[in-house]
Amino acid sequence: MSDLGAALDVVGARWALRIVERLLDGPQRYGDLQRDLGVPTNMLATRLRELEAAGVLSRLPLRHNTRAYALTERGLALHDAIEALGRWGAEGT
Amino acid sequence: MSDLGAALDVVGARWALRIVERLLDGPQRYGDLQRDLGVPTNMLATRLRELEAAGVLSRLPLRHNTRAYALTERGLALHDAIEALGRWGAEGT
DNA sequence: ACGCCACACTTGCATTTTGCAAGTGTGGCG
DNA sequence: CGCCACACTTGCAAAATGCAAGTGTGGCGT
Repeated sequence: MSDLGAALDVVGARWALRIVERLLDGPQRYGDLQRDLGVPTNMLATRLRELEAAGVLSRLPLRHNTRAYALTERGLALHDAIEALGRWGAEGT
Repeated sequence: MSDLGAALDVVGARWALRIVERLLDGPQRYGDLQRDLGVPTNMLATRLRELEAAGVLSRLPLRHNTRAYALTERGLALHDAIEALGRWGAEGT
């Protein structure tokens, strides 16, 4: 499979890149992502599980039953690709 | 909507970026794309229609009932984003 | 001690997207 | 005139996505 195909297998799902983009601003909690992105809660849960399994992000426990999601090194490496896509989207009028 | 969101609304569908990547090598015919990518024919037809409508590619008629698909300026501008994503995918072991 | 609330999910079901397989139309060529 | 390559379309099954409501857990106020 091509390199692009490999990338899309990990972050090609509907909300994956939007979640990662949000996390580029620093660790976020579940509820924050949900409100900021307007993503359905079951999709958010599923994507977070997959992205964690793929090594893109990690959970870091905060107080009691709250935690935050933070990008790993591999997740941060998506910065360039997301920025490039964002620039392209911005050019589209 | 964010710039990334705008981009994904256009090229976020399953085969869209893979099709565009293939077209970065120059204009291709329907059958070529189908064979090279292994994309289902109805999906290919749908994506090509959408990408044309979005101004990413254009049909150019060849002989009789054959035509080729070529990137427009806007399609070519995806080069950086695709390359960045490809690099990221390649780094994933 | 008890109830209540915030938070992070899960569950059940409708809708949309994707995929597979087979069929359609059109023009050129022998 | 029949046949073939090419570019699709169509019908239906499977998977992903979305909506709404429910679950569990820990802290905090009373």
